[in-house]
Amino acid sequence: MAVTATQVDLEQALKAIASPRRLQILDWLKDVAANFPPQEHGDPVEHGACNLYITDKLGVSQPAASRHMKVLVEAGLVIASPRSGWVYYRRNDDALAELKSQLAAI
Amino acid sequence: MAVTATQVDLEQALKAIASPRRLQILDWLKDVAANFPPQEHGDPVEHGACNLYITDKLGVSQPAASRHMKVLVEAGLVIASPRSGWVYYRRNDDALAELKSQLAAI
DNA sequence: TAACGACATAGCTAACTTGTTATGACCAGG
DNA sequence: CCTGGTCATAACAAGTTAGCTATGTCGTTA
Repeated sequence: MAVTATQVDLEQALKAIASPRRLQILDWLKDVAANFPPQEHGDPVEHGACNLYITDKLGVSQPAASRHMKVLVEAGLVIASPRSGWVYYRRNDDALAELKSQLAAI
Repeated sequence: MAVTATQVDLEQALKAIASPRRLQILDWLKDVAANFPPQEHGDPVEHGACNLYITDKLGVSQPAASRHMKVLVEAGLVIASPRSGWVYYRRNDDALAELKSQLAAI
């Protein structure tokens, strides 16, 4: 049977975005090249921004940023790409679109 | 200057709806007449459902339901109508529409 | 005026969130 | 093989949330 490409748990996704930090991160990830310094090992558009840069922009400790990213990844709203020691994060626009679609019914 | 009719604080509204209880309540309030017993003093459509009926359907204590309603009211998503001892709650569809509009930009 | 019913608030507890520092796993380079 | 850099996890503290019981407020009614 036909299945939606991305499956979003509404409550989990809402909790993920009900945070100024994570809303900010999602916004930054809209344009990685513009919002983060150049990276050596990952393409900004294809792979996203690494955790260290997100940490710096957030102004929190590295583990704090790491956990924010984990919340977003587990909600399916962000995709993590481990790549030779770094982990790059980018938006999952399919999931974000499905979230908006579910919210339309509220 | 032109001002939006309803003002919604995105973070506060997201926290308000990032709860299965409150999502459930908002859904019930879509059709008060269908989801709640008949009321003597308030019109279901015009005024909404009283706290006691919401309490019963939620299956929690009366103060717990009362506080959930307070969260929704303070976020602007629900309107409270005190009326001769009872308080009736109904959806604020303008605010909900504005919330969805803000979410479209995420 | 006294009693009752609906709702809000206060006070408490348990669970979750978010920050921290310390540490472990893992990969590249010397 | 050892070192250094990146990220994740562990352990802890502080604040918030969500439930409960008990109590207070207020309007209606007997």
